[in-house]
Amino acid sequence: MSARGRKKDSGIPQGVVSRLPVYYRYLLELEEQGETRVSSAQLGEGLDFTAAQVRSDLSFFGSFGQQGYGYNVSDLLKQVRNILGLNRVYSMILIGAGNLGKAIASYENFKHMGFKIQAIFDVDTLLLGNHHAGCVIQPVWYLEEYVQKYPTDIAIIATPSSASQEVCDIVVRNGVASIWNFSPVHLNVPDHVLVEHMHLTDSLLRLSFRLNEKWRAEESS
Amino acid sequence: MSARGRKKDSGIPQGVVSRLPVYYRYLLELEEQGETRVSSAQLGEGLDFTAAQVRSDLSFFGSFGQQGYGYNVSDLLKQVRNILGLNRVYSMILIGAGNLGKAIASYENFKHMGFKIQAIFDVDTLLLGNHHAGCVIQPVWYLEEYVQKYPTDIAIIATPSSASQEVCDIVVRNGVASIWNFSPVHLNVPDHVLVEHMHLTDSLLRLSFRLNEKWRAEESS
DNA sequence: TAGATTGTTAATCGATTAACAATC
DNA sequence: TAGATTGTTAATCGATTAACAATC
Repeated sequence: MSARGRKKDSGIPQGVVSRLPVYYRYLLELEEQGETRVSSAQLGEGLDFTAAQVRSDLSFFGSFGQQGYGYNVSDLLKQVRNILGLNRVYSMILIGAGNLGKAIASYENFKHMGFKIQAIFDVDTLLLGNHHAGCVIQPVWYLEEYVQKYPTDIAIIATPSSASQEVCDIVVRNGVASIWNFSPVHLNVPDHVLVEHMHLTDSLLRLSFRLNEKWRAEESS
Repeated sequence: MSARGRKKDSGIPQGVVSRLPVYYRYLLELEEQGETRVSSAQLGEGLDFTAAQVRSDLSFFGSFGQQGYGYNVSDLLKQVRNILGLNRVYSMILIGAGNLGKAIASYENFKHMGFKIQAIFDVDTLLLGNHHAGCVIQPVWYLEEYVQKYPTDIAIIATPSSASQEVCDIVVRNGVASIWNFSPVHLNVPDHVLVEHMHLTDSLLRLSFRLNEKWRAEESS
């Protein structure tokens, strides 16, 4: 039974949530470059947002700036880090060890942010026992027992589309709080489960749509 | 010099563009299941949108339904396919043949939609000559000459962050119209170049933010 | 102090939804 | 015909922006 007419939680607006990681990345860059100070105008300029939007976004969480000065880069970075929840460690499992799964398992960029892949599962018996990111690949029939035994914050689904909903149901009914979904299907989950989609094809189709829109506009000019 | 205060094109709203691939995927599923008919209400139900939104989205492009009946699945699918620009073939190149690059090159889901990777480039000389998705990996110093010689619709950037902007500049100054960016950096491009971001870390950080928001809400209840 | 820039309010802009006449 | 469902309009809701008093 799928959730219907679901209200987006009354919390922080989606747009703000989408921009938070972008601020985080940019602040990280600034800090690496040794910048100590940044204004909302500079932040906006660098990220193609308006200065007003930057200030408005940040003020959802507190007052991190100073009139006449702007923001201290490393202070703001610490704040954003906490806002994003990077002050703790997340245990993840990966289901599906195909090409995409392997790439996720060996992706370095979020390892050092506290996101740890604790176990990898696959149906393919040929893969079993192989290692990725320091994890042995385990048989998918063991998945349910695993999530019952080990608390898991995030389940990464990188299976073929046909298996995704089933895998999703298994982890959801065993209390996994959130899902990072790489398979190109819409997952049905109860309201309390968070799903973040990472749909390669959707993204590419958006691009091809906009390309065609552009070409059509160029033709008729 | 970065684009500033860029106006989103006056065309189709972003939200609609984001949902188009979702409709496409779902219609494909329905057709495979042998469904011939679907209403905006069903479409909405299956995808957690409202029926009104579905109708409103589709009516940006024409009148594809019929009062009292709904939409014919395969007709609507054809329409959406054309709207997305899937009635032609796209030539793509991939820069960066690391784990992620390899996964993209061997990703089956968009090959049969007309997106063809024509060439793969990498700096790593050890990889040169290797094959992925039927392409030989070529040295990145050859990239500029390549894009001058062969018209390219989409450049896929899957390099380490430090190289992304440079690679981006090369393809942009040689007329590549659009970029599908997998590296976690904000690319500076002229207004006429389209960029579609596929930021794994950003997506994961959005998830961790929402997880924390949820946990905070649960605590204080 | 004078200059700069915040945080926030009010005004604007855009997107979603509810409702319904049109009609298959 | 009666029932169903579209496409669209008007009403609502939410997000972005411009402007400015507060103040470092």
